[in-house]
Amino acid sequence: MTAQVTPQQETRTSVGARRSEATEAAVLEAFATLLDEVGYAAITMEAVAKQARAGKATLYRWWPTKAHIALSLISKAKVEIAPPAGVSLRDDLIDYLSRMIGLWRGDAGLPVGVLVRHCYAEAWSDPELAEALQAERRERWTMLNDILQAAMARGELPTGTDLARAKDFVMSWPIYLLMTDRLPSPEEIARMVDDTLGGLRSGSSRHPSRDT
Amino acid sequence: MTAQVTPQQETRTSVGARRSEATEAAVLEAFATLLDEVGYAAITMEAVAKQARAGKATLYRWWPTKAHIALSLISKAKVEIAPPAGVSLRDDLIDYLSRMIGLWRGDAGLPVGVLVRHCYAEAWSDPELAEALQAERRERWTMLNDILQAAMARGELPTGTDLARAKDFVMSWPIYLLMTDRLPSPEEIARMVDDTLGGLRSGSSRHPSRDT
DNA sequence: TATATGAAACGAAACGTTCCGTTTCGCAAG
DNA sequence: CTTGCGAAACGGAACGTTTCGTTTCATATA
Repeated sequence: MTAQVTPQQETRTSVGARRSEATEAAVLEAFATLLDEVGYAAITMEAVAKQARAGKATLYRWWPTKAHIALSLISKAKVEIAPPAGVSLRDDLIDYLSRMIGLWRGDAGLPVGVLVRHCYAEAWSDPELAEALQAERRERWTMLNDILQAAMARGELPTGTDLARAKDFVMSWPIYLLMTDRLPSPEEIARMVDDTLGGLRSGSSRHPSRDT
Repeated sequence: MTAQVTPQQETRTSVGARRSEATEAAVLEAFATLLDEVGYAAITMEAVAKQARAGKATLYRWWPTKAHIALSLISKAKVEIAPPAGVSLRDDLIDYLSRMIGLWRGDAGLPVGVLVRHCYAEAWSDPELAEALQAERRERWTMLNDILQAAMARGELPTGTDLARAKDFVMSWPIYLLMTDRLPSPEEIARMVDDTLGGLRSGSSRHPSRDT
């Protein structure tokens, strides 16, 4: 059973010896449409080409696999994240993670989290994609780096804190929840940040939670 | 290009109106062999059947997808985990995680971590597999539950600590590293446990680490 | 008799490539 | 400034290949 999807109507023609931005936009839009209609796993390159009114050769020229199309969509979905208020590390982290998780959940229309986790999965057998994904992640976590650095400057973190390691620590729980399909609600995000800041022994994890 | 793999030699026949355990074992062994030879992504049901000298119909009768075969292999790879020494939470966690991560890494021959993460990925579009995976995880984390409970009884954790939540917290960093293909070395495991116990503010994350 | 087995063959679907004819760009000759 | 031309990208169609999941068959056991 194949879902019925109306292809785009505008027909595009070659713009000559340059990459067509209209085609690129059409492909990304087509991918997002199919993601919503049939889900990531059921998306095929053929269907994307048809939906975008593009040739398969054009797809393969710019994107080796559908995961690369997904990565293009991720890169385009930049968050409008306000710079950290700089009041407290706790508030900054809650704000940052809330926006990030909202983007993953699809509050802006596109469920970026679904794309992210599939990119991770396909990177397990595609070193080139793994490298591209790592570069994207580095760029995206710049602001988290700023948040932690500012907190260290204010004395909220010990001087000499390993920022790369701290970034991993902060992101590991959210990403784990993304991978297990249990993205947290806003209240849960605050508790998650408290646990991350205080650790297991702090006792801040005394809250009811759903079963695993 | 297809890798050359020597199929098994023993030929099996029907054992009557019962499931053949010999065939089941042959299929699991064939899967492990192919995993080592060509990698998870390149494994096909046809190749598994050929390698195991089994009929495709037999495969599909017992395992709907190759991820289900992987899950069977995971379930078979039980760790011989010693019960917690009960001396300190830190030591118990380091011991538990070291064994778990060693199993993932493939110290026992089979790189279980590769199977686990692919099962997670296929569970994203297969609710039935997701449920089976969750049941497997619940069973496998029983001992972690015991460790945390004993620590609470000893007063190392606040009474009333949410154990399900604490389990997630403890496992999130290891699983995150599994998903990003950066399983930690023994020394890194100890630092990881310290950070998990103490949290970001404790300052125990002041160590050099590789870049992300 | 009922059920499981290995083996073989099948149609359907997606893959990735290769053509085709068209369009546009950059550059060089007139 | 105009013209011509190679290079490159475009949509579209067709191709052979691979993998899928199913079906059929003869055989073997309880």
